[in-house]
Amino acid sequence: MFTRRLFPVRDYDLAATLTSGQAFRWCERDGWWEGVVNARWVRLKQVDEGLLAEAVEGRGPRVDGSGTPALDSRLSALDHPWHWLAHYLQTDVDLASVLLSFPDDEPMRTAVTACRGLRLLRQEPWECLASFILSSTKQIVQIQQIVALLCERFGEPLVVPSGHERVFSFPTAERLAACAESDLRGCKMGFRAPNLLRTAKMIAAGEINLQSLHTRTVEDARTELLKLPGVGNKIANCVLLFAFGFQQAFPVDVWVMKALRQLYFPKRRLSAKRLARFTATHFGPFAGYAQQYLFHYVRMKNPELRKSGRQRR
DNA sequence: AACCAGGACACAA
DNA sequence: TTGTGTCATGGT
Repeated sequence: MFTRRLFPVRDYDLAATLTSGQAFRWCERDGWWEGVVNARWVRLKQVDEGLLAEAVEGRGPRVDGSGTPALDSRLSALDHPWHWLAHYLQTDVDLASVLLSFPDDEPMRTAVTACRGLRLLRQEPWECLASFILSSTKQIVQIQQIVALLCERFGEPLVVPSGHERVFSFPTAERLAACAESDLRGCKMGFRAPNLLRTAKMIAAGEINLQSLHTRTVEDARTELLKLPGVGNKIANCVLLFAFGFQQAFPVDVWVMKALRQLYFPKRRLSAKRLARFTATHFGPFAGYAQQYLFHYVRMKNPELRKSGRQRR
């Protein structure tokens, strides 16, 4: 019914990674993290030797569309049946060399020490884009709720091992484009509904081809993403970093802003523009990774959030 | 019960 | 260029 696989990897804090505000569909159930990757039910567990994964054999029913898996995962699917998951989890990334590339300053040392094992995922572009359009001025808990509703109502049911709660694929752009704005508002996304709807229509119509952004430069890809309604600099950078793997992309939200002001410039009050220029040069080739460490660090320092996103070894 | 949340956008000054 | 109001919802 389902198969099992061990990914031998060191320095991988699964809980921190899955709860650090990159992806919004993972939930913990009796010691496992259950989610959906590449339109398949999957669950993960941290063990001493690495990461343990269980997934259903074969793909669930899935209407193809902008949610098409990345080209590389299609080509190698035959040779490496688990490549889609290794790619999502980025288990082959040498974290040590990423950490070595960070600036050797006090804030980064603290963040890296506090969040050891935190990783960046490599998500499907459409799901990532749509999720972050829904993310604006929303707490991570609420984003999870909205995305869950959206999948329940407009996603396709997936094959799940018996005894497990049923799950759904993330709805394609085509499916959402066929919705009325009121359908989307029904998922409690409020003023984000028209943005998601218009973006879904543009993607479905082929006005912007997400897959083609893989071969563009960061600047080109960002320019394309910024054409979509509801996508500004912050959300564009999230998609560039979390879905397309542009490691220079540096999303600045309220938490990262807090981190930059408090940790780097506690004295002077710098404008958002100057801070953006600082982030572009100071954090090196893996700035996006550094950003995730700062984000998770300042968030976990907040006592109210510590229980939901607590990191564990 | 206020305050705030992985913002974007139109508009004013 | 930088500041302000607006949008919708609910967690803490």
